[in-house]
Amino acid sequence: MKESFNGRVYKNLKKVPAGFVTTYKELAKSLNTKAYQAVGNALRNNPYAPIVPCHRVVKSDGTIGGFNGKTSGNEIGKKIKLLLSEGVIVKNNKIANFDKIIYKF
DNA sequence: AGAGCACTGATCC
DNA sequence: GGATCAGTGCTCT
Repeated sequence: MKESFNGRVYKNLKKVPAGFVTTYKELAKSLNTKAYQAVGNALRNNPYAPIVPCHRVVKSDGTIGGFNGKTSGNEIGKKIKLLLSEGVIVKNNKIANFDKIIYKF
């Protein structure tokens, strides 16, 4: 695939520093689109695998979203731990200090 | 061309 | 406060 909406998502997401998270809303908005699902959809395919910190993207409420056990397998739980390792406090599948680590474009 | 999706906002109970 | 409906744009089959 070439650069597309998908690539833009990947690029923007890569811009988010470790220890910070972003929301589908802000991300989609940054892409000049309202298709929040398209963002998640692009990440679901994740053609840019480990380069794209999909786990660093959460819902606008600060909830983790899908990568929590609803997706392919159980590797998702590891992502939560990775977030914790990065300094992101995740509590009950929600970002505890969400308001403080939310990265806005 | 058609269906699905890792969402969100609004509405209904 | 939680559950459901509708809308949205993009990717995959």
